[in-house]
Amino acid sequence: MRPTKRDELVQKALQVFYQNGFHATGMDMLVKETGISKTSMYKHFRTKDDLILAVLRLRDEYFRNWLYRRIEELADIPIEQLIAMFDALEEWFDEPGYKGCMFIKASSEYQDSSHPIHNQAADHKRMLEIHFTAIAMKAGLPNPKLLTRQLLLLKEGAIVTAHLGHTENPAQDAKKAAIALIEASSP
Amino acid sequence: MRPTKRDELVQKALQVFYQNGFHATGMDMLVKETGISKTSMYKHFRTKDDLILAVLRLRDEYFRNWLYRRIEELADIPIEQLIAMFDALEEWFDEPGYKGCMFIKASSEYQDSSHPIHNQAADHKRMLEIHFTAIAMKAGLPNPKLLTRQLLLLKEGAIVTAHLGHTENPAQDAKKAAIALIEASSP
DNA sequence: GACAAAGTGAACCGATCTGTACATTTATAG
DNA sequence: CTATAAATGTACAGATCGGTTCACTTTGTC
Repeated sequence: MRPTKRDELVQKALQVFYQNGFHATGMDMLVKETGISKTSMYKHFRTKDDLILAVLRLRDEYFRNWLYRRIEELADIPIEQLIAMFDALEEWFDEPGYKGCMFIKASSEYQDSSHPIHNQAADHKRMLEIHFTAIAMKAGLPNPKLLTRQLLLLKEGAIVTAHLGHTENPAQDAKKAAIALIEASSP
Repeated sequence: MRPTKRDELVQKALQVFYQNGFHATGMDMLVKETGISKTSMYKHFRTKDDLILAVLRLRDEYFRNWLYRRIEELADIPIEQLIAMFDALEEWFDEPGYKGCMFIKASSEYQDSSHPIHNQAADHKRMLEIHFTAIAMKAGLPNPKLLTRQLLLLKEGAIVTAHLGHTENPAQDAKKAAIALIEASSP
């Protein structure tokens, strides 16, 4: 029980960090954008980094839930769900405020691999890998682990390429590559 | 003529920005790390952003020269050069101070696509695409443009995955995928 | 050796940074 | 109504931010 303020803060801070970056967003800007007092913020989170970690947890929950559900909506059988991932990604890229992957950005701004924020970003990627490996195994594909890692390489590549904006439709390029990889790996 | 100080500044600033990030690196830190006075810096560059742009220009020159040369050393025929790109990447990932791609990080910290720094990062990726498309055409592969974009998606994916560090050997995963893609696209 | 260009160091500007202190107001209970 | 908890606004601390000023020293050239 007692949701509200704290959750509201994390939710709004997520938007601001995503659109603005982490270092570029100061606590005073968060006060302005979220309408929540600084005193309140520091009652819920001891440091800015703690707030960022909470934001990343929420982002992980939002994003994975959305992606997993969307893929299930788009396709029924496992092998087609793997491919549908890239259609889901295209929808994401086409959203107005698209600014790349929050976890890639977090690991770019907190580069040291010992930093908690960097680590949490890596955790997000690990969980994606586990989920999609399970789907690849259900699909009965040979070497599902390798194939999943390769599909996820295409995913990460499409994400940063869509943000850089120098290419027409990276999601569909990746989708075609994914199909070719899956066909090549099938008997 | 007259190289030295300015070039020395850009060269040393490149290291600091790469290891530390852009927003996280202040001008006073640059003074400390490069040993060049702030007065001198601001005589050569009007703003920090101007310095960053110069740093990215140098990085682009360094990186592309290295990658193009290394690939030619590793393979003779075009089709094998495309594949050798991923062996070159692996060498890069294994370097001690590896911290991902400077241009991806730049576009993460300067997200607005109208920002000169973001744009210059996109230019770097464009030039890579042109170069590798030419190689793919020399290789006589069908649809060389699409194939190149796909190989570059694998490359970007491997770069960020190697930095996140949650996967064993993304370069070799990408290499195997590249081989499969090329074989699938060959007659 | 003289002169100009290039570089230096340190102080300084106003703004902003993360984080704290404190007195006050607003909700939520019993 | 009253006691308690939660949230607020503001002012502030100390450090750092990007950038400027200025008097001085080094460097290269004729």
